[in-house]
Amino acid sequence: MSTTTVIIADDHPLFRDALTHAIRSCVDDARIIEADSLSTLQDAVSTHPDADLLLLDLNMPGVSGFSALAYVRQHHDTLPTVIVSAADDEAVIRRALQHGASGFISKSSSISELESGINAVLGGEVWVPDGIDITNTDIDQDERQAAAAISQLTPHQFRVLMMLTEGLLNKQIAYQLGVSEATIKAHITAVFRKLNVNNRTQAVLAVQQLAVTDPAALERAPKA
Amino acid sequence: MSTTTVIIADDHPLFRDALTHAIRSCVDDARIIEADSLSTLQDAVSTHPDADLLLLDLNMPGVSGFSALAYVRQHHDTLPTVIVSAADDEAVIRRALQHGASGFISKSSSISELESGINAVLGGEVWVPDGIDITNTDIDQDERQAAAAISQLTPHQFRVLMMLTEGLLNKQIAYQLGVSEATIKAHITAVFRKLNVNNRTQAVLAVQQLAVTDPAALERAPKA
DNA sequence: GTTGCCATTAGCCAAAAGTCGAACGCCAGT
DNA sequence: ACTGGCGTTCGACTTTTGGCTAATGGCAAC
Repeated sequence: MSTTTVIIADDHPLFRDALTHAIRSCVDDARIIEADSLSTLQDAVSTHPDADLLLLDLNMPGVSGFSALAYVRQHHDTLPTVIVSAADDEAVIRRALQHGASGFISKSSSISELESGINAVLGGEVWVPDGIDITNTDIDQDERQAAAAISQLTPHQFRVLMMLTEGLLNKQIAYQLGVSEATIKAHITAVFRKLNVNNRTQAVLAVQQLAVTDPAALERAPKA
Repeated sequence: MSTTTVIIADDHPLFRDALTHAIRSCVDDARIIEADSLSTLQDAVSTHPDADLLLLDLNMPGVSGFSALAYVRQHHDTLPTVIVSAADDEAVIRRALQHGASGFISKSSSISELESGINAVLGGEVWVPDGIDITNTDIDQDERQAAAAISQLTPHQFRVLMMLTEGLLNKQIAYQLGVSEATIKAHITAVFRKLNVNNRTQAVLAVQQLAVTDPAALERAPKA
């Protein structure tokens, strides 16, 4: 392949810029695809199945925790995905790798660290921040099950589930997606079956198993 | 006061025993009240408003994260409460103190550490594990709001909310509490108003802001 | 080209969820 | 002793949810 294609999924424009610059200084003929929401992310990965790398933010609006990672990994198993997050907890990093991430880049990294990481993962390596031990890699069984179930969802089903877990009514989801409420109900019924639950509250709980708690607290902490 | 009263809330009998022994070796005339569930905890704190200390496990079945702490602190503001948890993350400890805990004791503490901690908090001090920095103490605004709202709930409302966040149906909650479904609905409506939400999905999300993620992962990690 | 899966929609129905008003008891303040 | 507020309880009513069947069109695999 001649050009390198990288998808950047992050809702913060400034951070997308920073990542873009870092990538361009690693490979000069890089094609950058940007996504700032779940729908644009789904568009990006499905219209660019040939991409070489996905940089995925953990805190995308409308996507909870590792669910997007589980989903993307299942649907595009050849696309190396690196989690980019402010929550650079060791536990979070381990979970990311367990869910199929090819690496983890902390948002508090320096430019040179960023570039090292990008180079490493473009070269096919697994990259994690310095000093992180990734030998102990077994995650919670319930969490693994939840991820497996969620990764089986179709694009629409996944999107509906994410909106459901925002507390929206069927009617609201239907309106936002521009389809009828009957369609949403059909999707939700299918989601319930795949998640093995019978109501939306339990669906929310299943998704929450992939949550990352209190990212804001971690964004304040690193200066310590 | 002549005798010292301590309430121990933990669902694990062996750990309650260990805590009991540790307390008795600190003060010999201690009166120990045990609780192993939310209802017995509520009983304990309301029938012993004069207690000197509450040792509260973070992983009580049927109580999610810091919600029990927020609730107890509001309803019994003179009762010093210490969180006892296996998740001895620095972020978790900070959040505990922010929600009004008088200290934090790690479940992986040695016996002597346990006793030091108990002595300290019985003496009115704030006690946290060695090496934890508690100067940086501002927590997430949404989390604080959620805690404030939850702490305004009445005992019944709180209990119903916790059962709701387990994914139970109104009917199931009603049966378990021995009242009619109409009563549960009334409670839930009151809860919605106080939490400023319109349906149970949003209520679950509000409560989840006080969650502690993946305690199981933290129980596996410390051997590293 | 047929078979299967996905998305879409409708219509129906039972169950669950949620709101309202009303009754009762309790407790604090006057 | 009276009164106002709050918590608990409950039944009646409306809305939402969820399960079911069935039909359509698109798209990809075989």
